[in-house]
Amino acid sequence: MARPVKTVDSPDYRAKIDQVAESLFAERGFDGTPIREIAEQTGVTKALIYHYYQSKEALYLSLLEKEAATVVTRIEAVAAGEGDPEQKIRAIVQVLLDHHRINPQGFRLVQRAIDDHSPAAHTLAERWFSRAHVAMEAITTEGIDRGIFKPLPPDATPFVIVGIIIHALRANQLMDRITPGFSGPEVLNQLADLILALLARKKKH
Amino acid sequence: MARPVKTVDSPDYRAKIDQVAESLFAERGFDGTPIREIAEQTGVTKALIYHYYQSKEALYLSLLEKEAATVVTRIEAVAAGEGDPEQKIRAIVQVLLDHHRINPQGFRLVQRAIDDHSPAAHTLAERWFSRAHVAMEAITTEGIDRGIFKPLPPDATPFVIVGIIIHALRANQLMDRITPGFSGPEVLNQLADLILALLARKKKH
DNA sequence: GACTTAACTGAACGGTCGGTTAATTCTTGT
DNA sequence: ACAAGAATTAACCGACCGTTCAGTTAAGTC
Repeated sequence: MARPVKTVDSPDYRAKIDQVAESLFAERGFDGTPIREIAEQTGVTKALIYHYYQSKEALYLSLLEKEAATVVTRIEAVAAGEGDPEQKIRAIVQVLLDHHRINPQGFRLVQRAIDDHSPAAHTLAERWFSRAHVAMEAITTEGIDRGIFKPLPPDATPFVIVGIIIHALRANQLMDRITPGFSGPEVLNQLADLILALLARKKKH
Repeated sequence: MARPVKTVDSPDYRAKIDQVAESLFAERGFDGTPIREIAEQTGVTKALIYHYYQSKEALYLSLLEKEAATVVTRIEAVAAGEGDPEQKIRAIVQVLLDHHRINPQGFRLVQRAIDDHSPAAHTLAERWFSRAHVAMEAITTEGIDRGIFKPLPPDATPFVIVGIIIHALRANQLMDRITPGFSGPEVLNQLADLILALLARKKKH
């Protein structure tokens, strides 16, 4: 029973392992990240990681799950909250942008997992993304029914929205190489406007 | 000089190595693809691969380069050809969709390379994507100047366009898991319309 | 102070990795 | 027929991989 309590100056390696692993997995992918390196950057030995996690994959999946759960939960909260469809879409865009700003590593981790068509990605899609999809589909359906949005296929629009955001964020990182003077942040701030203009049935003045 | 000409039933391993490697690299990534497996699926030994390519990375980069060159060249051809900005955007969308339909493995290979922020990805961006970006930026600039397109930042619109397409294609593959009845192909056919509606200054009737 | 438990380590395991070597087979020009 | 060189192979290497394990440390419980 007696679970030792951390002393004040004790380093709390468990959290640091997660943090380092998330960063490395995000940057170099699962296969490109040796456990040895996670251990080294954390300042512990490999064996400690296996003390906390059953396997490398278990560690990876744990991080993925936590990340996906966080962002999807926030999206669902927005969808279940108050506001008209336009406000909700705007809020969801903001949720994704904020999430990326605060924890870009976690964002990229999930992004990579989607690109791998691994079983992990499918599990993630079934367990979490489907929920976000349903929530966003409901918003677009409501928008269409109320004549605010164009009559697009409601099950496609969530992917259009998320696609624009994800690629905009990704492009922001490669952009220096292509157009050195590019003003990334401003474009991100206009993203919600862009997306709503795309969805809007009638153009606003 | 005399490069031996293949007899009819000779297997032309070089091309098959490329083909198998592209498929495996696309599906499992660089680190996740052992040379041994490329050799096995090709029906040759590892050593033959090293006879043709200096290293695993050289093989990988060769495939990447070929893929990027192909698609970017086609985009540039469209941009340099005849037609108004709307027609050109529509043609570019079609180039990307066709390219993905004909060779989805190659498409994914490049997609993965972009997600890795590896030196290879940066080289690719500098050497090829920048050219596609310039070509598309010119089209959007012309569209804006002629009052056809919204006055969006011209250096951002190429990324918006490509982002929508890439995510739509990616989503098409995960979509079964989320919305089993989803009609992917139809949405892809409407992609050009969607994008042009986003860019259009005034809504069409 | 005996006992339990979680945190943590160093060294090693079997296996796979990318890459090399030297030799053999095949193809072709003469 | 044959020399030359390209195509192809089997065998091998050192390095690194994920994982395991036996054992140490330190704190909490009785």
